[in-house]
Amino acid sequence: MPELPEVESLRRMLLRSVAGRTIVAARIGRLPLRRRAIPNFGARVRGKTIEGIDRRAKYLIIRLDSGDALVAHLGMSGSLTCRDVDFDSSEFDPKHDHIEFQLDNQSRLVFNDPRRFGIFRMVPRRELDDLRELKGLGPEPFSPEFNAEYLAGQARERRVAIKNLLMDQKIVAGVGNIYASEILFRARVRPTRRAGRVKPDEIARIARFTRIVLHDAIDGRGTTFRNYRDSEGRPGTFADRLQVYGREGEPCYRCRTPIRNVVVGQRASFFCPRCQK
DNA sequence: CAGATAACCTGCGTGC
DNA sequence: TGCACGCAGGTTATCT
Repeated sequence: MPELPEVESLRRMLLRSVAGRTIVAARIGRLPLRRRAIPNFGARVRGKTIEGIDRRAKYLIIRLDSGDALVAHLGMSGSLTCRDVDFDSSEFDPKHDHIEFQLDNQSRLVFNDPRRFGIFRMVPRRELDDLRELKGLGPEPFSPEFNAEYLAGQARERRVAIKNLLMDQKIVAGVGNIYASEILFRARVRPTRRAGRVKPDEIARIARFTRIVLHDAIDGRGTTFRNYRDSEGRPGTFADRLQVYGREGEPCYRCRTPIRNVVVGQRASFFCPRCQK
């Protein structure tokens, strides 16, 4: 479900709600797929204080004062919510609630993930850079390394569809299926074009709109398509600003031509056949 | 090695 | 109402 803007919005909200709080107790339900139980998990987090929360690509990194870091990825269906004991009495549901932290302010931080594609790990902070999940990630879209020249270099000689290149986390970290379509619409490039054949000025537009679209989405606290909710239970507002995603058959906002939906790299990809070359 | 495909899970909306 | 089917915002293992 979440791409970079949703995870960044989550980070900012958790920073306000749980940063500085101390973990009183923790419990584990069924773990995310392919994950072994973390040894001595309860004992390792009990009494520890949440020092800060970082984001890398679509990963959330919760720093504890013990020197450990909790690394979370929401996969397709995960959420990390702060439930207030006084106002939200919903019980821990081991079917989809995988981890719960009871905090020292009467609230509970819950990692919930029905499809269990997400991950939740705990590693000493100094080992973060060696984590397999984080190791091969490309530059953050807002970093200076991610620019037109860099993207052109990565696209060179590549035969993959430009949309797949944009969603490749080794190329740039954080772009997923919704925003890839939105970025390419604004850059006026068809998702199916071979990356190596996309012209330099088009590549430059893609790099620029990658930053613009993700930034605007963070501004709107992410996209609510279906039933995504942020950690305070509110929907994001960027869904109102989607130009093509989910709009198959509806008129392009720019030229009124019906938006098309084609499968690229086994993912739905929306584009305007007239505006995007 | 680049690229394509299958697989990992569960829930929800749709149409009969 | 029930059921089969298709689809879902991600990543990774395994083929060609």
